[in-house]
Amino acid sequence: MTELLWGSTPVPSRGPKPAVTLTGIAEAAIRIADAEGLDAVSMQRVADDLPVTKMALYRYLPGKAELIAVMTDLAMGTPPERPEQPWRETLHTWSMDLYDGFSRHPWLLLSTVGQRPIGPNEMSWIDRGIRALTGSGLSGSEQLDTIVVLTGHVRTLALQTTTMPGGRAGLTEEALLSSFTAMLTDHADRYPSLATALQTAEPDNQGLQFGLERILDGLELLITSRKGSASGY
Amino acid sequence: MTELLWGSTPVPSRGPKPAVTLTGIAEAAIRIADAEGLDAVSMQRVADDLPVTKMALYRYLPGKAELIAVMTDLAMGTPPERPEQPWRETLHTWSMDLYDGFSRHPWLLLSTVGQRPIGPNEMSWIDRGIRALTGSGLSGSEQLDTIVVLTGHVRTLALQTTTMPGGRAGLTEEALLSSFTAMLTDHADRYPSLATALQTAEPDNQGLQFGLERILDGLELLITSRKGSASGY
DNA sequence: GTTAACTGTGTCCGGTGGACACAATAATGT
DNA sequence: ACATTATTGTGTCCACCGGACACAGTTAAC
Repeated sequence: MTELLWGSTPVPSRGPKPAVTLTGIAEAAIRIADAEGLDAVSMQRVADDLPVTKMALYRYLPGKAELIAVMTDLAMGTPPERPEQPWRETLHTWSMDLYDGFSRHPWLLLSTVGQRPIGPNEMSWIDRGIRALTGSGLSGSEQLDTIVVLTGHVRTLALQTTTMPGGRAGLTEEALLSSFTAMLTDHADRYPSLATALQTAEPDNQGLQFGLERILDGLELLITSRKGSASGY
Repeated sequence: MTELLWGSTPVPSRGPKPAVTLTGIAEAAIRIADAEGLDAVSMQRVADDLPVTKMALYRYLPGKAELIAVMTDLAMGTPPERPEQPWRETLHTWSMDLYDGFSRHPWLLLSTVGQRPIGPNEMSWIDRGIRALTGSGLSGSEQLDTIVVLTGHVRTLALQTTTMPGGRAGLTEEALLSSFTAMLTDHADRYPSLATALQTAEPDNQGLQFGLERILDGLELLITSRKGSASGY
């Protein structure tokens, strides 16, 4: 599977011209997933959108898992270019860019779950994030862990707020709040702390920003403490 | 679907005794998911482990989605009782408890993705988390957002480190690191920042702790600033 | 004892991912 | 020009999935 994501297509010489390309297949799959959700992406459905039959797809892909992997990396794309800025601002916009990516292709939240090979585009996202932290004084592991925390938070919030065509997921914070409150009217006694918290809760849709600021605050604390103690290090 | 999770079973009077119970079905499904992964949980497979046929299950559940919902809430359980402590310590152990839960039932990471009804047990986890923040000076929304950040982080790390029987997911941090490095030996020039970060990276498996401390640090910063400015509020 | 409510079963359907044999095509070596 | 051969495209088949539905079996209430 790794070859499909990273390797170059070894243009064939003999035989009939291929009717489609790997990228073409992935693009068709992306169109379907965008419009009808990831569940709608089946080999048959993809083939229907191309001048080819279902089984012909297996000439380009070993199986569906590989299709998902390829379309995932393709849809992820590369992070947009941004002007140079201090690490905190850079990571902030980087996170927002990532969030936008998930908003554009909500099914990415489903296809990027579980063990899977990492494609070149996904790798470039990581690289860009790390770049913001070079010279921060953080160790390599800490830089990587930072990216993990940020992507995790962005994923979580995107999962809660984004609407998916396939029906799965997608609640605004208001809807989430109201469904909570509805559930609690019957069982307020079982969840006293949650009940009182909901009374003073406003649907501000600020979950993404809130968590982001907390994480960046905590990070800043660590970085400045490092800078302060070890000067020439 | 909500009734199944929250409502009580309206014990039937007439007719033959039910051969199984809803909880029994859910427990069987949990056993299968624990041993063979969530994908192995099919109506047929569950029925095979019980003294009923596949279609009999539909007498207890409208469909598979409901089965997943019920078994998810059941496997989630209630958070373990912990002695009273300051909010930071409480949230820390709460997060670790949650992580343990995901480790025990890795498929929860897959079944808790997307829009779905929230069960009573899951609700109790939220309530317990919120409880730690009562009296912290944070607003209801902020308390909820805090729980979101923490669960998100725990989920992310559990997803990366836990091994799933179904084959999906499950890399130790070492394995992740080595696969990264392997990928980069060929494309170090494309990802310069990541490459240098990996050189100084050690597989310490500290991702969970690192992120947790950052988040809690950021939170503490907010809480103390609130306490300092508005005294009697 | 009859009735009515409820549980359990067998059959059928469309859809899925995929194996495999086979037909069509086109560039190559002679 | 022609036969060779690698490669692509197709049709058929399979097991499995979730689920609809009609029907048989069981048991408590009247």
